[in-house]
Amino acid sequence: VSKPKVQRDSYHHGDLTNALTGAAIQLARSGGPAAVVLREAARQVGVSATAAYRHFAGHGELMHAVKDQAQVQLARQMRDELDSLPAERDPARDAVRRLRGLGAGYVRFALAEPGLFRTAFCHVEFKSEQDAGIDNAPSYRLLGEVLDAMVVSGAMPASRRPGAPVAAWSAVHGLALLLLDGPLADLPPDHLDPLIGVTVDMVVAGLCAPATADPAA
Amino acid sequence: VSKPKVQRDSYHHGDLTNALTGAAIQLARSGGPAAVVLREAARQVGVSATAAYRHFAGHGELMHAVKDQAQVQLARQMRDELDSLPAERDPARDAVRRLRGLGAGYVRFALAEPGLFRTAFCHVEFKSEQDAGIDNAPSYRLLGEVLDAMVVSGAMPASRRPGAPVAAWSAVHGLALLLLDGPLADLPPDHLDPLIGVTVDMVVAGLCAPATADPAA
DNA sequence: TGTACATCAGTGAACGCGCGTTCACTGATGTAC
DNA sequence: TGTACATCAGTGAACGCGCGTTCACTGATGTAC
Repeated sequence: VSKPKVQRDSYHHGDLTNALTGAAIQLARSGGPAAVVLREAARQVGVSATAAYRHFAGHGELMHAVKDQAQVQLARQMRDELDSLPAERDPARDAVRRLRGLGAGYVRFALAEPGLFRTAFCHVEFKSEQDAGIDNAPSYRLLGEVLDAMVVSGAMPASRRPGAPVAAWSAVHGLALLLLDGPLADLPPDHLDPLIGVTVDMVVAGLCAPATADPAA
Repeated sequence: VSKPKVQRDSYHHGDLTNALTGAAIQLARSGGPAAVVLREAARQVGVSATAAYRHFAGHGELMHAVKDQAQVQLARQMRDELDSLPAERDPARDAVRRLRGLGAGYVRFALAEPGLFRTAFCHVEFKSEQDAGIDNAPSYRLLGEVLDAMVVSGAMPASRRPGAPVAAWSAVHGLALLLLDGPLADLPPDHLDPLIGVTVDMVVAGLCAPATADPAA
């Protein structure tokens, strides 16, 4: 299939754990979770498949390492998006703007790195005890901070704060997946930004609406 | 692995296309898209694997049949949810109530039939020319009708109608997947309904908000 | 400063698995005359 | 109403593939004395 990418000079590799993880991440980037193949990662590093077992319990553990990294990269893109925003005078407007940025960054990462995004949220049969729980998802803290700022600045009623991260996250997550694998898969590219905009608008309007605004409450 | 489930009495099966599709759907139900295996479906029907090729071009075509059926079943659950709602006097309240039902039905289907739900939206390498496009998704029409009713009844400003289906769909779709495969995977069951409620609330409030309500417009 | 030896980090061959698919085939069915 | 024959719908064996994993092994490294 594919040839070893690297000719090693010394018998020992020195940093095989990271090298294998890195190769596996590249596989995920270009082919999604199904492309994360232990033997192929070893091949690319220029090492026998068996060597991987000195550093990982098996394929599952390698997979988890890749998944974690994918989530970290997603969070990084969101953080970058936040940092690139010009500050606003009004703290309420500023908080809303950051929420928008977070949402758009999320969807944009999914579109730019579909393989990694799918891997970050792929179904794994037996999950590790570590990463379970929403609070450990790197992007969750970012979202929490921004939502706090929205409450403090008065943009969002405090009564909407509980559950708000899940609701907001759900909207962008769903949009990303509908665009990647769902019925929106082959949308003309110029329809993308409007749809992202409408979805983020809905989130913002939904969270900022006064607590009693629900017409069928 | 598994034994044939059925002993045929006649040489010809009679309805092998449907039988294979049905078996494949059961596989998807219990194991998701990865479990849709042509040989296994044939085994369960009690037929040689080769026989499947008289009825399907290959594994991909069988997969598409299963995917379509999964989407149909999802739409059916949503329709059922709608039909079980008591009618409301006020058309605006009624429309909102139906939107809520649609959203809750969507997420409930995903939780009740995770394998089918994953299959309905699984990534397929080469898509058929038929099902592409959002308008062909069976649940999309339901959603469109309800949103129309919301506009007509005045519950939702007409200016929010474009893109509304995608935004609303994204929210429940994302929630479903976060609950199944994402960081919300092992949530205590009693937290489910509140989260569904909060998410649907956000959708309703976001769509019903006056067109100028966006604090950072 | 040397040297025995335990330990660590690799190797290569092999196993079993189950998949999708192809091949040449045979049994059953239906249609023309 | 029979019968030749084309066509349809199955069969079973086999192929090639690539995977994850195990096994007995060997080369390199570091530590105790």
